[in-house]
Amino acid sequence: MTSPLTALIIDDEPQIRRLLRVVLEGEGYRVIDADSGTMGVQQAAACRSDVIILDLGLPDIEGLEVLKRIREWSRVPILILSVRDDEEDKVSALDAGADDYVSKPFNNAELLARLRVLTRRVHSKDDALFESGSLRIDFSVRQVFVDNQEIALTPTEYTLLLTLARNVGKVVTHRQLLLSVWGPNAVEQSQYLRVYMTHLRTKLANGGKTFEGIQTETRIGYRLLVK
Amino acid sequence: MTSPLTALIIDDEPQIRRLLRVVLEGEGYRVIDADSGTMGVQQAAACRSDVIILDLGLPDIEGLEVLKRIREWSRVPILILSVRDDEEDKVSALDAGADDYVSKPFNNAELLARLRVLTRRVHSKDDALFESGSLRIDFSVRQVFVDNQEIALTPTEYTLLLTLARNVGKVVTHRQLLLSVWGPNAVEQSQYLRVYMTHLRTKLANGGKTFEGIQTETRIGYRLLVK
DNA sequence: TTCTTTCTTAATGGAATTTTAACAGTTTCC
DNA sequence: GGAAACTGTTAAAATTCCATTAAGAAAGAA
Repeated sequence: MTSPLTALIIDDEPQIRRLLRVVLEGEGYRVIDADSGTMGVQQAAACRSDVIILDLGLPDIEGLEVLKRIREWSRVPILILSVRDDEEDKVSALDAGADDYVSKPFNNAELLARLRVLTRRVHSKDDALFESGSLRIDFSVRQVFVDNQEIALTPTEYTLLLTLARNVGKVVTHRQLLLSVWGPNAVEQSQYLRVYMTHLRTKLANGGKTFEGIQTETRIGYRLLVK
Repeated sequence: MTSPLTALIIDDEPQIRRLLRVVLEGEGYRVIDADSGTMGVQQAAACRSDVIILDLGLPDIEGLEVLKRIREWSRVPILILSVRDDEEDKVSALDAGADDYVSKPFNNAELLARLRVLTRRVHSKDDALFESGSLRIDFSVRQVFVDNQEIALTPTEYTLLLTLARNVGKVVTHRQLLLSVWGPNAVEQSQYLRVYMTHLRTKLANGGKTFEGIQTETRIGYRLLVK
């Protein structure tokens, strides 16, 4: 049995939240909700949901702004809900990083089907494998191997390695890493990075020699080397 | 320049095909079309398009059947077009592997935006590359090469070279360089420039001879030569 | 609860980078 | 030609940043 998917609902109308919660929980989702944009961004960082349903008409922040803030550090699938059926709104939301756009009132079955599309990737073994040199990561089962030997990583260590692997070859800035691993409240804590880079390098070490695949770019960030 | 994305249109109505072709080619897509399900499946296999637009109302095979046959071997993003706005149709198409579902008549801008969502991953290879003589800079991964040999630069050195490269061929004044590398508080510190130009010329040197590509314009600034 | 694992924080030494300074070489222009 | 202003080179000082270790706090499991 696979662990249940988590959905984050960001909507200020209580009855919509209730409705969505019932519908989603009926499908086996674990549901978290937020009634404002500010809370939504925070929750997105905290709960690491598998999909986000975002209402554009929020009281405090523009829905588009919420979308952009989450997209600064996360690529979680986001489905937009909106009372407005305006084409321009759709285009700007989709181009700002949304993955789908559904107008209210919506049909439950269609919404669920669209959510299944968005979460299909997570379950599928799509690009579920990363390989570079002696390092192998199987994203679908969260396993990491060095020379076919499994390495046990803590959640934080795994997320950090994942972020590097998704950008293999590229420099990932301190800010990007902190955002995607520890969330927006930790972008200044570069000490976390140093500690965890040491952990990773130690755990990924093979035999006597330490792992060379993570390159430090002083003052900028880190880079996972292609080999 | 990134290579154009290819879109495959599977639709039996000639005027829809024409319309889509015009709209898509206007966006820079390379367009291939098929007027039946059989042809569509064949073309999908042959042309390896980056996205498929599939009409559900085809004369020979059920649209859903076409979808399933393509999904047997391909994960290419598929957007369904349909005159029927029926919820059950949407759900079954999405669950059969479609990535999005748009009802006719459709809005061009929205359709294009939804296609951009589907092709975002593919299209996101930002090949920001600078090349001049033996010097090559890959901005997306922050790497500098001379004769295919990577050169390790410090952040300051890199930013300085970047500024020169963005204005290749043109003289960049002392003030401009200081401003963009060291910030507004350092516009008088032209000593910094001298020191770092030496660093750059040394590091970019190839074999015995020093790097000739940075030209001094006495009393004015520096210029990266086009070669 | 108690035990275990994981995360956070602090302290240290060492490494890399930036800044400063001194001097040598060049160009400009009278 | 020669003085003044500018540029190039080098090296050491100062600063900032990084790796590592360890210990206490928090979270989770038994």
